[in-house]
Amino acid sequence: MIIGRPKEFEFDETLEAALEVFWTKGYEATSLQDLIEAMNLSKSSFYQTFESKHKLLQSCIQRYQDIITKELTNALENAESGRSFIEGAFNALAEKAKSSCDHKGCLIMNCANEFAQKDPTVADLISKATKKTTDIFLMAVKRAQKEGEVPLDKKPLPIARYLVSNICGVQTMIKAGANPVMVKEINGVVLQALD
Amino acid sequence: MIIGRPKEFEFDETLEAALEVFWTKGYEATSLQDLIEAMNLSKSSFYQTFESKHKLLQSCIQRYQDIITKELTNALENAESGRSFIEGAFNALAEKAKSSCDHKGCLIMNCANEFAQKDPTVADLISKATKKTTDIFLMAVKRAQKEGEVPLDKKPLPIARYLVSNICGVQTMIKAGANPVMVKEINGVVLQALD
DNA sequence: ACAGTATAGGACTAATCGGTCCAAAATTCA
DNA sequence: TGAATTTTGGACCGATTAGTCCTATACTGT
Repeated sequence: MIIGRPKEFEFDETLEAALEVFWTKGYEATSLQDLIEAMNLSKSSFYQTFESKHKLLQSCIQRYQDIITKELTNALENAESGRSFIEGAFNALAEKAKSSCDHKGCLIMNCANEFAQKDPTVADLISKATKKTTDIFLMAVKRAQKEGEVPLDKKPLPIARYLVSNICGVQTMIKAGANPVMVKEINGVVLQALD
Repeated sequence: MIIGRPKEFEFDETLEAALEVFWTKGYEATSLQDLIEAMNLSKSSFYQTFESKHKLLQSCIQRYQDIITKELTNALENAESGRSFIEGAFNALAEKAKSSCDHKGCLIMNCANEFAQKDPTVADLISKATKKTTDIFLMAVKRAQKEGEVPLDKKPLPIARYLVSNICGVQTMIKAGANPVMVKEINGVVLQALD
C-alpha cells in the first residue's frame, strides 16, 4: 500500500508537459515558472520529483529518445520497404515545413545546438541518442539493399550517418525559413544518394 | 572635428567581441555582464551605442553575415575550380571537428535554431543571410558545371540549397559529438551529389 | 578660462532567476 | 482516534536579470 498523501499528478504526464516546453522554447529560455505552469505542479512537488531544471532536462531527453526510437522502429517495421521508410522520413519533414508555425525541430538536435559539447552530461545523452537513431537508419539502408532498392556496393553506415545528418540539416533549414518547395527540392537531391 | 569626450573603444572591435560571445554561448545564455566584460565597455556606453541586447544581436548577425559573405566570395574567386571550392568548404568542417573543443558552428544557424521563427526580426535576418550564402554556392555549382566538374543536367539551385543544408547538418552532427572520421564519411556521401 | 558636448562610471531599479524550507493537508496503519 | 508518512502550497532566499539615470570626466571651439 502507498502511505502518505497521494500524488495529485502523474509522472509521465508532467514529464511530457515539460518535454514539450523545452522542445518549444529551448533550455535557457525556459524558466521554472514556465515549467511548473505547463506541468501544473507546485514548486515543492517539482523539486521533490525532478530534482532540478537540469536533471529534468536530462529526463526529458531520455524520454524523447525513447519515444522517437519506438516510433521510428515501428515505422520501419511497418514500412513497405527500407527505402520507403527513408523516403517517408524526409517527406514528413516537408509536411512539417507546411504548417506555418511551431517548427520545434528535434529536441535532441536542439539540445546539441544549445549545449554543443559544453555540458558533458547532456553531450553524452545526445551522443547516445544520435547513435540509436543512426542504428535505425542503418537497418533501413541494409534492408533496402537486401530488397534491391539501394545498390549493394554502397557502404550502409556512411549512408545512414549521411541521412541523419541531412534530417538535422533540413530541420535547421526549416527553422531558417525554408518553404516546403525548397525542402522537397533538397530532399530530392538527398535521396539520390540511395540510387 | 569630433566634439565632446572621445570614445575609449572602437565600434568594430566591441561589436566583434560581442559577436564572439553570442556565437559561443548563444543569445539567452549570454548575460549583459558577459557582454560588457568581453566588450570592455561600461554599461552606459553599451546602451548608448548598441541600444539593447536584442539590437546588438541583430548587429552581430549582420556583421557575421558580412564577414562570411566576404570570406566565401573571396574563397570562391581564388579557388582553382567551383568544385574545389565546394569540397574545400566541407573539408574545413572536417578540420573543425578535429579541434576538440569550441564547436561554435555557424552564428546564423545557431540563431535559426535558438529563435526558430519566433522572432520575426531575427527570422528575417536569418532568411536573408541564408539566401546570400546559397547564392554563393549557386555560383560555385554553376561554375563547376561550366568547368565540366558537375554534370550539366543537374539543376544548380537545388544542389546549392542541398549543400547549404548539409553544411548545417554536418555542423550539428559535430555538436552532437561526431568525430572527424564520421564527418569525412558523411562528406564523402554528400559530395557524390556532384557526380 | 569657459561654455558646449559627448562619453564613462557606477549606483540604482523592479522583476525574475533557480532553489530551499516549513507548515498544512491528505493519506495508511495501528 | 492518533501516529507515521508523504505531498502540497507558498513564503522566502540571495543572486542575477536587462535596463535607467545621474554625475563626473574629457574633449573642442571660442
